[in-house]
Amino acid sequence: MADVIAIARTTLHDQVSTRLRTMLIEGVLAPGAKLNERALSEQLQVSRTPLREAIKLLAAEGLVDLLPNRGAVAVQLGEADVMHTFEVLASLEGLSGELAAQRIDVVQLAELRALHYEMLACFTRRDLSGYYRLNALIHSAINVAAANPVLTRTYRAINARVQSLRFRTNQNEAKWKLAVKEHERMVDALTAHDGAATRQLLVQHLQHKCDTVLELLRAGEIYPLAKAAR
Amino acid sequence: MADVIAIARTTLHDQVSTRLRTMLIEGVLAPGAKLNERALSEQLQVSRTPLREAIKLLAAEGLVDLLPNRGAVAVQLGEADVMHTFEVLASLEGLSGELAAQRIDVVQLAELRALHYEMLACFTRRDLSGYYRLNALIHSAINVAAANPVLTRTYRAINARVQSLRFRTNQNEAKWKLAVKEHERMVDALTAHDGAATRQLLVQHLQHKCDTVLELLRAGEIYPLAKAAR
DNA sequence: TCAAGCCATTTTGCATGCAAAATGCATTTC
DNA sequence: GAAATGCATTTTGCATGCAAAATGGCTTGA
Repeated sequence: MADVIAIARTTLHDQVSTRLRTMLIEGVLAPGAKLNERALSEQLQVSRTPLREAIKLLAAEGLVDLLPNRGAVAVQLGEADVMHTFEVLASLEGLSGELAAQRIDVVQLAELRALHYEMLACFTRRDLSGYYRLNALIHSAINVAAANPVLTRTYRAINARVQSLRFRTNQNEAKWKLAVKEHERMVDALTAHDGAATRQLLVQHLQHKCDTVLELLRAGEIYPLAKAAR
Repeated sequence: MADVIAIARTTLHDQVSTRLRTMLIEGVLAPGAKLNERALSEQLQVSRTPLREAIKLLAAEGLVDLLPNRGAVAVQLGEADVMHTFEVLASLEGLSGELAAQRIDVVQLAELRALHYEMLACFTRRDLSGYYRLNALIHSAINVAAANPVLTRTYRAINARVQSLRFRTNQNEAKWKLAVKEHERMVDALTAHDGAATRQLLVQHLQHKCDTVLELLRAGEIYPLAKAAR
């Protein structure tokens, strides 16, 4: 009876925070929108207490801003915010790659390669949503191979802040092709257990992603209007 | 009347979380200790609601573990946890140094050098607590020069987890000397605006710090007994 | 003597209530 | 007519109350 996982006993504020997080990432709660406690508590069918606890949590993760006595607001990232966030993300992703290159085993490597081929299939079919899904899975696999839970948690938390933007970027053909190429090199570097190369590739990859997001942000295709003073 | 700062209006849960954080870092709430809501609310003279909100926040920062229906426990880091945390910290500190090397201006550089000399003074007097204070200030100055608030926030949050351990490490002479030497090289690298070198030095510096902490942990000088199952 | 089961107490989790602050609107004043 | 002021409503922040879960000690039975 080894490895019997404890039955999932989740608290209400935990469920609420998860729910709110996806709402924020998917844009159901648009950037800049106020989080009205009463409205949300009615919508989610919970009292305000666990809701407030969840909001505090999201504030700690940087997904919402807390204005004293005036509630919470979904963060609206400006160009500088995006650049700062991606700088940190790239560094963490780089670390993740470096550690993964050192620690990844043959089974993980095989699975990674399999995911990569699936991604190639999506690319060939121009299946963007499938591509995104596999992209996330591949990142996750690398993260797991890095075998550092602190890193995983930190990356997750920060990534959530820009996840909603990454969602909306619609790759153009050239960029997409480049991204696939970069992925290919990444898998090679991991296979060779070349930490420095993997790091370099991932940092670069994130940099490109940041550029894409910034372009769209500047084109005004993400927010209807420029962010107000923050 | 420019730059009149708005009067500090702070919420109760914010004050409580700050208070609890220092209690955790300073070891008033020892690692492994349960955080009894009623006891704490009486001690801090607040009701349980803001206290609970603060605890959720600390849980998000990784300073306490949340056990469903069984409350919160001050984290007790094992060797693996310490290594994982320092891996991430080193990476962030490296990024901080790299960015600082690119962005630091002459005024900041001068201030940094001044702090460094102050630190040398403390070292010469074998004033450990002053040394720690200046160490923190120097790190902070580098962080500010890096000009990335996301990085600053992230570093702060993760650093808090090991801050209590760093507090207790009592440098031996050789290590202390080495640390001072490393600091000297850092200042040089920053002056030369050499990002790669600064990064390298800071990563190495953190690695040494990690070793020191691990040594003390293994010697059992930090926790009275090895951590229980977590 | 020891273990298992049961009950009392404690503790957490959530809902609700109330006061202070903020917001919106109408009225007043110049 | 525009700005300022006052009031009603809304909203946030915190305290308290109550139910479910956990903890600890006790009894009972072998």
